[in-house]
Amino acid sequence: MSSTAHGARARARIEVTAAIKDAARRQLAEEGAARLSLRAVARELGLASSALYRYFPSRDELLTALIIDAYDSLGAAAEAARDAEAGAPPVARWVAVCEAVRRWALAHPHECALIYGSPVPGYSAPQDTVPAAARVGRVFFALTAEAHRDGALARSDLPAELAPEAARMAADLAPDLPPETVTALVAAWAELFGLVCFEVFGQFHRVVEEREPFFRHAAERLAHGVGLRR
Amino acid sequence: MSSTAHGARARARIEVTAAIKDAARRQLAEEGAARLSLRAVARELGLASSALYRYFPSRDELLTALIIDAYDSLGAAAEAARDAEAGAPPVARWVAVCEAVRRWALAHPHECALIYGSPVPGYSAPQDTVPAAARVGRVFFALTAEAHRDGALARSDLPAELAPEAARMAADLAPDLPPETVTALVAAWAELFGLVCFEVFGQFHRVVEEREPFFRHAAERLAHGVGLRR
DNA sequence: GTCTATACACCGATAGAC
DNA sequence: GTCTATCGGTGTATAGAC
Repeated sequence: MSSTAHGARARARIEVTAAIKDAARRQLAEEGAARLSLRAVARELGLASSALYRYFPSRDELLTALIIDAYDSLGAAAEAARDAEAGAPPVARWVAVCEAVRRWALAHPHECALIYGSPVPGYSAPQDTVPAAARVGRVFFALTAEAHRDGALARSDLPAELAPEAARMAADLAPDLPPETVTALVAAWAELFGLVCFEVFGQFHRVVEEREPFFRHAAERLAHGVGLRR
Repeated sequence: MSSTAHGARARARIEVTAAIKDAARRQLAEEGAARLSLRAVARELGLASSALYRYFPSRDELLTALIIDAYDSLGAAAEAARDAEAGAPPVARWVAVCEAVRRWALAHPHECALIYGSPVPGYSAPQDTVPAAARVGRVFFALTAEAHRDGALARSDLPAELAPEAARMAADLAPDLPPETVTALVAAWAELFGLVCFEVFGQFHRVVEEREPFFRHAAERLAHGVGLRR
């Protein structure tokens, strides 16, 4: 009986925690991360603001939870796209993952802003966010490593001034990939999010209208830049 | 005499306006655009908050002024870099402009966040910002058009699905450039800001350490992607 | 053009009753 | 674990005196 009661309590706690995060995500859309307010969340849930402190010890901890959720949600979307095209040629899989990233960002613009937009002044993300943040990146690395194993990766040259840093990055991030591929991957990763954030944040307004073919073509060129063939 | 008095008043007005914007830029760094506050600006200047309404009718108008200044400051930096390398080969000039953009962003991270980071919730930039916003972009377009006139621009293929949009974009943005160059330029522009914002916003923390050679190499590849040779 | 005063809203966080 | 009450701040914007 006491274990049942304990289970019910734990369940209730999980549900309330989820409700708080959902309300906070709505807040994020209306006010932005910099103005996320525990009081407004409490108001929306019909709770006293002081009650929230039983779930999140501070506003920043709530923000951290939202950031981790966002990274995980994006990572899961990317992984699903990669796995859905398991047998396809590397470039097609690369483009599919890029399109999944874009779709996720368009569907969750405020969470995209939260993790890839301007840093929130006064907030510094704790180490807890690092594994979740790395999740999307790993999809591109794994994809490229697979292509490398299958002989579908072209080599290219690296300027001498970049060689030591490329070697360091490769050792850190993907020891099984050629160093110049690792730097190209990191650059492509940043460039991909440039394309996505420009669209999501409205910079393409009245500049690019047919965004899907535009993006697909750009994603293909990113794949070629990394060295993926076919 | 009355014209002198009038001139002195106009001068004072310009000086106070500049002081308000300077204080607001410091605010931007500490609190972010979403929390920019007229009262805090007034406090810093030792003025009553109500006095600021004689200079800016609302918080949003002050924000607009800061946005236009930021775009102009970036645009001027890009133009200076382009002109400093007037005789150099197109790729070298391209890279020089990219490096000027990066240096500007690193020197003005909060203004970079203001114009290329997350949109400010509840704020919508008026049409006044458009000319200033286009200024950086024009530098890249002019550079590429010059290379095109000099026969230093390679042609490339475009997928059929992108051809109509490419033609529309070219007609709008640069009728003197091949359509596939125009789409490549817009993509490169977004990708450049992806690289720059990732560095400025801290996404390269513990990923890329030697950022200058990394960036230079990436900028060169962007130039080649647009079709610039030499 | 600057001031004081004001109306009316907001916030994070804590103490202590239940 | 939720509440009320509270402390000590924050903000936009306007009215009206000088």
